[in-house]
Amino acid sequence: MNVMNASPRRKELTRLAAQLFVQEGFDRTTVRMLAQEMGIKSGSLFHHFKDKQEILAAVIEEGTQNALSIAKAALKTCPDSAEARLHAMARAHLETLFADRNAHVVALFEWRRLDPAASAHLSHLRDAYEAMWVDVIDDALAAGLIHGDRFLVSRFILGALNWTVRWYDPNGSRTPDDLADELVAMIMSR
Amino acid sequence: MNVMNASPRRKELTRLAAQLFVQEGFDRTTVRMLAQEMGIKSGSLFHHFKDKQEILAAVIEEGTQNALSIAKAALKTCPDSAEARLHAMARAHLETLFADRNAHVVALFEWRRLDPAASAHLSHLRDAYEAMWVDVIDDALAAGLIHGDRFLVSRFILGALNWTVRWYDPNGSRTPDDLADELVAMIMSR
DNA sequence: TTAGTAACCAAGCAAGCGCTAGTGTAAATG
DNA sequence: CATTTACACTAGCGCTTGCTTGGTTACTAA
Repeated sequence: MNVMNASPRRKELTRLAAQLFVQEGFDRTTVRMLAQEMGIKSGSLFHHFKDKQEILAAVIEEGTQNALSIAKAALKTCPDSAEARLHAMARAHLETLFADRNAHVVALFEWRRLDPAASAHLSHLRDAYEAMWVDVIDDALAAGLIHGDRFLVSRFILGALNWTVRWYDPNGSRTPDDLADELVAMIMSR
Repeated sequence: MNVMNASPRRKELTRLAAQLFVQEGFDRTTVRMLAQEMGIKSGSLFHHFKDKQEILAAVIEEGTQNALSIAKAALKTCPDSAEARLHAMARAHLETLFADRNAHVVALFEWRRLDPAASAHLSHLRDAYEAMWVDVIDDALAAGLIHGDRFLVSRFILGALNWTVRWYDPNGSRTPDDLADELVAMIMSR
């Protein structure tokens, strides 16, 4: 087995696993299905991953790391106003949501399948990401851009954004940036 | 077997099944777990339901029917203004979401596990419910209460509302009505 | 040449799965 | 009284599951 390394092979296998987990759900995806998709036999899978759980954790970690670095980059390169930061954060969220769609869908809807150890580790990553959101929303509230309870407002916004994976069609006429702009426009007091 | 009847016994079993499906997820809930929770042996389960799939369909149908009748009642008894109807619809949505929380969580997150026949049948119910929403939102747009694309606005609102099942604590200080009011306030142009 | 290592495979185990067959029993129905 | 219906039981079939075992191959480096 290949403890905790990030070999290119393992990365590719993780990407394929994410796709299958989205298509079938984690529980219905068998190690034999995973192996076939990867072009190997089911036994060989356990050379790369300790067990099925570890594949799930790898998928979610990958997605969450990407979300973090995309959000950081977006905030670094955007104007320093509350409004620009709110826009940037919403755009970054949708950008990573659809660039790494499979990984994020798994993170959003299969999180409960993580064993406690993996869940604890990944919770820290997710908390770091959500802290960035709360920060931006606090600024927007202080600047009078939006009104309401900071806790409820951030939950509503993240809910509206995360739910897009259930209906958004990347091949349609709207870009993720369009969605972000429309959402921010909807909640901003004018 | 007890084809398609709604005996009180079957209703109670459906309620217990919903709870287990939420706790464990549909795939990880075995017929033996279901039977134990119901105080019978696993074989006896198939006297009440044709197969495991039918239990899932029964859970989702129950929840969706309740949502429909609660929303209809809310719109019938509320003042006939666009604003009052929007409020009523949001409140009704959260009311049924937490009154029949288990059934709705299953409907939201285990829908894919339905076989095509059951899915087709239940889709009609769900579409009827969503049509009520679109109607109310069109009125709100026409009245100038909110602005934006009718499709996007309704998706964002339903996303924000549905996502509450992931974070809302019924034992906290906020009532579902508080949430509904805060969400409507957030999206209304003032 | 030799040694080490990453990648893979064929075979299969133990456990658990949904579901069926056949039976028993008590109450309701003719 | 005879029959049907509703509900529960026991026993287990046939199959799939995640994972293990014991070994082979290809490549790299000393």
